[in-house]
Amino acid sequence: MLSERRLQVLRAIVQDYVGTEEPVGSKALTERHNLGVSPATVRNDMAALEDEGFIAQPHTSAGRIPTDKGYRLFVDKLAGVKPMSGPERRAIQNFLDGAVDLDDVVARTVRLLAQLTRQVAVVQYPSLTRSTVRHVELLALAPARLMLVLITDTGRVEQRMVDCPAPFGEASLADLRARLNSTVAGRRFSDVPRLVEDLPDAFDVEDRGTVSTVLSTLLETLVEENEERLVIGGTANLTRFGHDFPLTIRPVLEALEEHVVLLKLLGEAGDSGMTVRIGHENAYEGLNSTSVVSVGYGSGGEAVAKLGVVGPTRMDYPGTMGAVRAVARYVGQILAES
Amino acid sequence: MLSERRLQVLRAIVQDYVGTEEPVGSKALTERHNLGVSPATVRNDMAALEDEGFIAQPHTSAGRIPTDKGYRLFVDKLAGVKPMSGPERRAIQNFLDGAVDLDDVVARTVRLLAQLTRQVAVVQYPSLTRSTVRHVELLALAPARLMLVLITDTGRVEQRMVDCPAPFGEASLADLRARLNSTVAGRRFSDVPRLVEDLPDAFDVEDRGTVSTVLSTLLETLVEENEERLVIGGTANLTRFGHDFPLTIRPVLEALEEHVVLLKLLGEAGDSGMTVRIGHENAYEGLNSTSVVSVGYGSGGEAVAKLGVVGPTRMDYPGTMGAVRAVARYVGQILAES
DNA sequence: ACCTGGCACTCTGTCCGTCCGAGTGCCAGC
DNA sequence: GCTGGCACTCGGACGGACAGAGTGCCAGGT
Repeated sequence: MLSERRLQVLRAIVQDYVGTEEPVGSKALTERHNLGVSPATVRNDMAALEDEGFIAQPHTSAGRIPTDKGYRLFVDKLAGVKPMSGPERRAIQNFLDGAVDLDDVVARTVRLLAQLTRQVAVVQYPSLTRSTVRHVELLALAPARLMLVLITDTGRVEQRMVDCPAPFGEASLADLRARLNSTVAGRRFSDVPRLVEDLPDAFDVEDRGTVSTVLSTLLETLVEENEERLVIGGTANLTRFGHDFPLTIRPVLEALEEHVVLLKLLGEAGDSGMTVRIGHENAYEGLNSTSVVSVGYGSGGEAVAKLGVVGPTRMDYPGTMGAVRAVARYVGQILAES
Repeated sequence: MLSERRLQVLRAIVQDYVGTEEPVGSKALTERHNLGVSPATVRNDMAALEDEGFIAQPHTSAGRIPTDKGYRLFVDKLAGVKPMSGPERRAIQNFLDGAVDLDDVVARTVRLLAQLTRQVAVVQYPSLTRSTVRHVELLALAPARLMLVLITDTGRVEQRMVDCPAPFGEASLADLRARLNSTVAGRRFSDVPRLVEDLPDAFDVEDRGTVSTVLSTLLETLVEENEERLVIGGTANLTRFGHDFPLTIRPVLEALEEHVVLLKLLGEAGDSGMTVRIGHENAYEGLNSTSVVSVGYGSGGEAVAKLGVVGPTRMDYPGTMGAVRAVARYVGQILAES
């Protein structure tokens, strides 16, 4: 196991490298951090850290830079999450409070995250599958043609046409509407299939066909996950990426356009708590030189979607994690209120 | 006025520069294009072209590169629009034909444009203001609460709640629905206000309040232009921009995120025919080193929105214009069919 | 056992001088 | 009005010298 001081050396290396973007040597380290030992000692520690694969030197006789493994250790053991300052928190809240609807909330969130972290921000629209039903409306367009409108707790509205196998009376319609709402309102989407299972039994035989049709349309709407939209912002921050431009930035831009890839990435991240994927830990090759910090957010304690940032592995992890967590928290509040 | 040969020299310079991305000199010109004159003559012509501001030399004793003014002349007088080849046309059609709904059409269009031109593609969602009404549906949610659903010819669906000042009978509702549809179905949004003006007069006094409320909600929906969404793709192509990276690319990425700016830009472009804005002709500063090629597209002959590409001023204008025009044409067809 | 100072070594980045080639402008001649 | 020739100017490439940073290792001190 690494001694306490070696861990401190690693921490110092990560911090300096993130700040200066240049390989850091033993002398500079002892000058900027009071480790209480001489450069020579630090050199020995660095050699050990290099043996273990936590740091590497780009060329002989250059300083060291952290490896993905080094960042991993830093994030897991050496760095906490830097909480936002009071003014920052207020600014976040003010900015998000101005939102007028769901689209606006998402748009503002993306901007905010990008600005706070000075990196690329990714926000997933609240997904249907995990949210809850606020209201179901059922309307007769014609004797045998209904319109089903579903309103979610996050403010999304989905609509479907339903062609009934048989004409459906006004009384039956009102009945179904009332029963539906009392059964599913406030429930999670995932629970709905179970809850409505027995509903047709309460109706006359001639109406059951229609009721079943309506219900299956409703279930279809619920699972329609292809609506998983994603909004991205702050791509201009990619220009601060590193020195060797086109090569680094291109695959990242490509990855960002592949929403499917990003959704998968976010999906793989842990459901609760914050997830940090560093460099090669990202399955997608184009993002091998980036780190992704993501976290779920939602209206209650329940996460309904994810948001996060994509940046160079050389990023300020504590600060980024703090910003991501804070934003997720406030977005959750906003969604709960509306 | 410039002689015919000088124009040819300019054309040759533009073509070579676009191809090689390097300043082009007199000797290279005579070798690659058979102008029938010697380098010395070309030099004189180039000096004249430089005096007129069509070309410039980055440094003394380097070749010449076209200025914005030079490209302008090239586009206006010297180059046509390069039509797509047969296979290309078929590929476009195949690719777009696979689309399942409006979102998909737009998404595919963006990808397609970006691939064809190897530049950044911008597609505006069919805007409400210029499209036509396919159908208006009016539903009673409660005695004094209606839902208004508007379906456009481009497949968009908009919905609004309407709180009536007074209860509204089923018969009146059916009447209003029928009258509304016969009045506005198939009409352009911009004509609707005029068309529905006299509609309340046909109803009983007690219903007029509600009818007016419904109509004003409808008109609100029509003018709600903030829905002007924009989709962007192919940003990875920015990496092929030029040599001096971060500085050139950053403002462009920033501009691309400012959808408002882009919408304005597209809006300013001429309504009919293709518009090419070169370099400083773009009002927005961040796009001063880019050219924007845009064109309207729509379901009939009528343009309902715009699409285009953003690329370096040093772009293949004939090819780009050809691709943009072809894509716009096919998207129009698809929209008309659906 | 561990830290430290010293020393030799190895790179990289930079500066500078040189050189070559491409390109130009101009001029005299056809 | 075109052409060939000529002198001139730069920018980019090449190469050597140099300084600086950083390393590894070792012998000595606590």
